[in-house]
Amino acid sequence: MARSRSRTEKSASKREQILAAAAEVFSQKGYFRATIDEIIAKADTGKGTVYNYFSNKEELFYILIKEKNAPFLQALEDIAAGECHALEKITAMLRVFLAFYLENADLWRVLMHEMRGLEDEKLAAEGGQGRYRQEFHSGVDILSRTLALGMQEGVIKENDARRMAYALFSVILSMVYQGYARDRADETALAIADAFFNGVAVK
Amino acid sequence: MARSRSRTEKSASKREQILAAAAEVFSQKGYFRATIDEIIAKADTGKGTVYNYFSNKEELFYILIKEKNAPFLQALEDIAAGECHALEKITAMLRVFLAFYLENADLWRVLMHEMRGLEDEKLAAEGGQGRYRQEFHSGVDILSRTLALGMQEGVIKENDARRMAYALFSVILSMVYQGYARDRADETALAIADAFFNGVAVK
Amino acid sequence: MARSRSRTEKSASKREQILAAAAEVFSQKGYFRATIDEIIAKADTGKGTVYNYFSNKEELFYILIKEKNAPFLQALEDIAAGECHALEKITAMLRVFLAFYLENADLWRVLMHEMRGLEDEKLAAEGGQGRYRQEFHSGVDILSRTLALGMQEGVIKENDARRMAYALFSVILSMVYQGYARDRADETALAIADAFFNGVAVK
Amino acid sequence: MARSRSRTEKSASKREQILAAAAEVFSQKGYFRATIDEIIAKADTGKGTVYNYFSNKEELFYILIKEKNAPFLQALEDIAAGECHALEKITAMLRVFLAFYLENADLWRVLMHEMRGLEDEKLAAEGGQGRYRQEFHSGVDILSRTLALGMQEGVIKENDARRMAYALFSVILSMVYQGYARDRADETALAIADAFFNGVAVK
DNA sequence: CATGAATGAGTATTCATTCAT
DNA sequence: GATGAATGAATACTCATTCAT
Repeated sequence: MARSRSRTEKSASKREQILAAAAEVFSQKGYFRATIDEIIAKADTGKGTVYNYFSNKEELFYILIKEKNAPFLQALEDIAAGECHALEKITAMLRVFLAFYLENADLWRVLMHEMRGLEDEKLAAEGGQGRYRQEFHSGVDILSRTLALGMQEGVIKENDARRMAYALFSVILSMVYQGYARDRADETALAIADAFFNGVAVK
Repeated sequence: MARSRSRTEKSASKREQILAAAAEVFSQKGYFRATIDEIIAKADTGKGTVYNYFSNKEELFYILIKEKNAPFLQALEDIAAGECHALEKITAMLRVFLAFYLENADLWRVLMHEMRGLEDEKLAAEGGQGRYRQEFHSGVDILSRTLALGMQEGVIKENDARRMAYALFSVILSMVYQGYARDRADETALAIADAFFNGVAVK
Repeated sequence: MARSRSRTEKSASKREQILAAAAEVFSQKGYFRATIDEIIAKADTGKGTVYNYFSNKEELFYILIKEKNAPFLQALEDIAAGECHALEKITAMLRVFLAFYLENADLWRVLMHEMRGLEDEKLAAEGGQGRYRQEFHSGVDILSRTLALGMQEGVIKENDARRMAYALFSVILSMVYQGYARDRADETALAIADAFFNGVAVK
Repeated sequence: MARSRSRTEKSASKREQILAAAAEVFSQKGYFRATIDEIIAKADTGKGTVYNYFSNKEELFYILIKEKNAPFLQALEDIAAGECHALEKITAMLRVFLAFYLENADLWRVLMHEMRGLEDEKLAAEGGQGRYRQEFHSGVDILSRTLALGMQEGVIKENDARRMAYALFSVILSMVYQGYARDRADETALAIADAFFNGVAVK
């Protein structure tokens, strides 16, 4: 029977359906406005099932973020671990960032915005240590290390690498949000890289 | 006696107390998580009083945004209308932006993030035209016009002025959020201006 | 000065304005849905003024009912005290009823419907004795007495006079509510009288 | 065990418990004064449960009315479709009316009185067509058709059938409200029929 | 007397979470 | 494991009433 797919298969599938639906709904509505009802409707499952896989709404959100972030971080680490020069690494990372945010712009916007509210509660309740902030910053951290490398190599002006990384990161995000990168990702990546390295002033 | 301020004085004060409390709570919690109860507790007033001055929670939020934004826009317009060159105007605006966001970073983050949710309802209900989006973009618009002026003057590379304005804006905001501008506003403004005009690459 | 009309005059006028506005609003919205705010808007006065003349919303409603009812009861009593025969008296009363309800149909509908809710509270609170019910029934009582007189005179079939009075009364009210009496009060009065005395069956 | 009734059974029961409680509370307090809190207290259920079965207070009220009205209308239609003569049909309907209003007098009073307030909002909002009015008038309509039939048969005086139906209906209701039908339903039905057909005047 | 700013008790509704089947 | 009926804490908003001017 169609109904007799192995238990494991079905379960795995339910879990993924829920995560996919959650990604959509959290992206569209934000964390607090998203409802479990809307998620299960999209995931075509029952309410109890969500609570079988995730202990509560917040855990669902956190795991979603973590599972989306992991391969992105891996890609960045791979670039960082490569043999080429800092400038090349930075440009490569910039493309990875752009691709990732084109895919997850709304979800990450939610993460950035609602982190605070989520962690305030956690921190107050149990002295936790900002796990959302950690996920969010991890990507920028790798970029930051590579910028520092560029300074060591003497190709980038000495400056606060973290500050620089955040600036670069914010420009990427902004371009995505404003829609400038939607259909011209490569052109945009080059434009950002050029402005970042060379500035906008006519010399 | 302090307690015998005239009713008029007290009334004016109630409205301002509510707006001040609303600014705090909306900044901290975001629009949807903010509660009227928390606002009145901070404002030291009754629930009905809020509804005497503002027809509902959303109107309170909108008026708050509008009243904060107005003097900021005026300051930018004053700079734009001045006699000096584009580069000077841009640097001056950058300081104004930085000062404004140091004051209102969290509230503006809320505005940017929750605009969508607020306007979807409005637009669906009555075909309104995005009044939050309008408030939010107005500042960047002025900056954008000034960048375009710089291109005319030949001091800034030809490019999409709006895109540039958003990029610059996002960097400002990012610096504020990361706390780099908290106690070093001027240093930060200069660093941003320098990176923006000249880039980060060693020539 | 225009402003120096005698104090008494002005006060009386405010009181009447409030009562007139209250009549409109209570008629349209019912007792519980009517708001003091709407009444003062229509009466062109301040909220405090209402509470100067009437101790609370309920008292305002009660006094309104009482003052409307008094001349109506007087007119019925005048007919009852007259010299003519029962049938004539009944027909005359029927016209008075019709005229009164054409004027006050909605307000009396409210009275009849919301009496219960108003008096339950009162009775529970202070052992009062149904003052609304009293106002409402007083008109029917006079009609009932006159029907009993008709029975004595032998022109009306022996029956429960009160029951008959309520039946007649209800028909009058129904005709008014259904709008059959709006522009044809006299025709309607005759039609009711005829059906009441002679029945609808073909003999 | 009584406690282990199947979930389906219990669910059906919850819905009915809520409707029964709603009937009581709406009857006693009217639509606007009735509170969901009082309904759930009487229904021995939680607040959320009400909203699982009915989308809001108004829908609860409407469905209550509709489900009460349906079998009543069916009974009237059955009589109308029968083989006997108009006068017999009318008398039979009169008993059905009386029985129905003895059961639902207060709820129907509420319907009649608050229809207006409920439909004004609806009509303004979405151009709806008066669903309460429709439920309310449907019974009188059937009676009206049967009266018209009596005129065709030549046993009832030619007249406006609708007007007559409303008059008869109002008398029935009035008798119920005044309590004359409480323990003497049959006697009352006959008295009404007699007065209606033959009038009250001594011939 | 007339006024209206201030107030808070009361109400409909939403939504995360539980748990029996 | 999967399900969804039941639940109540939380929240925006209304409106009669008070009282200082």
